[in-house]
Amino acid sequence: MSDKSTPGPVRVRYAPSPTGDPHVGNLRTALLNWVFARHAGGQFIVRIEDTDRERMVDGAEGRILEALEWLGLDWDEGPGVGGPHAPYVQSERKELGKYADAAQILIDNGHAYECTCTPERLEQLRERQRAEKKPTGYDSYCRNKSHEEREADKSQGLSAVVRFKVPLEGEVVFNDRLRGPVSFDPSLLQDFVILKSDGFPTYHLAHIVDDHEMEITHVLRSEEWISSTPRHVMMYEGFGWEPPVFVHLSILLGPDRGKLSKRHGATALLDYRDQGYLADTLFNFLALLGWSPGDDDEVMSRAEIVEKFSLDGLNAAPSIFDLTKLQWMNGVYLRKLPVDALAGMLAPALEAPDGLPAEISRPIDRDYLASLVPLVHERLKVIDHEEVADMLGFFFQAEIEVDPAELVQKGMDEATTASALKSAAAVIESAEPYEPDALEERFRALCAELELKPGQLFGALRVALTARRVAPPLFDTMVAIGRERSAERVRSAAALLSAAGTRD
RNA sequence: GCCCCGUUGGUGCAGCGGCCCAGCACGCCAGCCUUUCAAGCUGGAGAUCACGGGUUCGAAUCCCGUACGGGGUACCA
Repeated sequence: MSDKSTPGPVRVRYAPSPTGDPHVGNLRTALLNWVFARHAGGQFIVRIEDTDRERMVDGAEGRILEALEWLGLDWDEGPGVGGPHAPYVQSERKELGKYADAAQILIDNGHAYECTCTPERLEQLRERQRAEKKPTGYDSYCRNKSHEEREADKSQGLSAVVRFKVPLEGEVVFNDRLRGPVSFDPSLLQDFVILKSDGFPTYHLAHIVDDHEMEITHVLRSEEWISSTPRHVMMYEGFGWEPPVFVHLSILLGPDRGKLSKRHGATALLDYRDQGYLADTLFNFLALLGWSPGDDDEVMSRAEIVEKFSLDGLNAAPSIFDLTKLQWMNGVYLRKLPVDALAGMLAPALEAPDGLPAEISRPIDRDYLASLVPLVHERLKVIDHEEVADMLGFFFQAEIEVDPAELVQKGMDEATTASALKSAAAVIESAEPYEPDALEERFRALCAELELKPGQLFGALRVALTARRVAPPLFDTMVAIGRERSAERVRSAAALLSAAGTRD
């Protein structure tokens, strides 16, 4: 609880914009907020920041909430659950006049003004500044207009925005909980827009008004907001409000140290779900990007992460999203999964169009599948449709296609292999009981009898039964395939070799 | 251009002035186990702690500069 640097309960928020598919980096921010809230026994609030009407994407809000739910990040206030500060969608709050009222307060107390400069004028201004190699930015043209001038502009039909009046001198300092004091020279900042001409607030105004009203105590957000924070601090001062504690989290980078983007693979969180990663994996993995518990534990449950979380464990350096490690971790979680749960995940993957071959009828036999799970359990990293179908296909197929060349093991030829397989088929047909241990005993005896190494006989059998060199343990496989089908496969493999032999 | 943030093996992290000629994990290599693969176990390679100056009896750890990376510089968030 030492993280509570303000009195009262911790209240944090995740405030996404519905402008696209929720990005892993974005959800990582949400996750850290959630973990912090849960650790401190505070509240986690979700607020939709849909103030940019141009960039809105249909369905994005739904997918954001879906991603949060998938990760297990439940919110105490926000869309769907309501709360004392409802609504939690900024476009709805705008209808209530929250932002226009706030902007008016700033105008009234001299911290903001209306500006009627046209986009054309601003563009020309920027062009000129670029040509003169000067920093681009608004020149405060409307800042000192009189009331009369403004009214005249507006009566001419010029639409107005509201700009914040940035102090001409002094220094803006804020204390970042992670990075320490950060100071800015406000004269480098321009009078920025807080209320757009369409009546919507910009992010700067909207989030401050809402954070204040919703009594947010800590703002954990991505590093790219550092440069905007001085504006926010000035606005808090303009309103006479107490700012929250700022924590600027490191950003996520791709393996080439560039910003994590599509060319590095999936960037949308839900893509990982669809590719066969577990929510527990992503939760654990994301938590460790830019945070560490201070000890050497890496595989941790949600509860452990919540318990161990501390803002002091955050790292300001950017984190690289390492897919290889994610895969390893998913394997760890997959191995922890109970058999029936894993079977439940495997079934849809196998039944998918890119799963088992089309000729295999669906739905597949769940009980049979469940019996196969122990054979592949510790061999899985990701529930990838094709990979899983490849790994388990021969159990479901009526017939398999064996490559004769694969059957012949080191130190053997076609003839010896064919006769060994025939002997093996006889063992399969007669072995009692038809169980893995008993079968192994019988086949080891057969090895001795035929003067073959176990690797030779077993290798040939593996290919005969599965058409693969790499497969689950042999005798378990034999039992799972069944006595009759196994014998049949081994006999036809032998026949394959004899046929080839006579042809040569 | 200007402003801001960052920089520990290939990767993720630990380290918060002496316990560190740097620890853990992933990956890689080898061995063991073994019917293949995987898992597991054991061992190994891999870092002049970006570079250069300071401060200090002592620095990966504090300060300054440089380089590199990233972010910002919008009526986007």
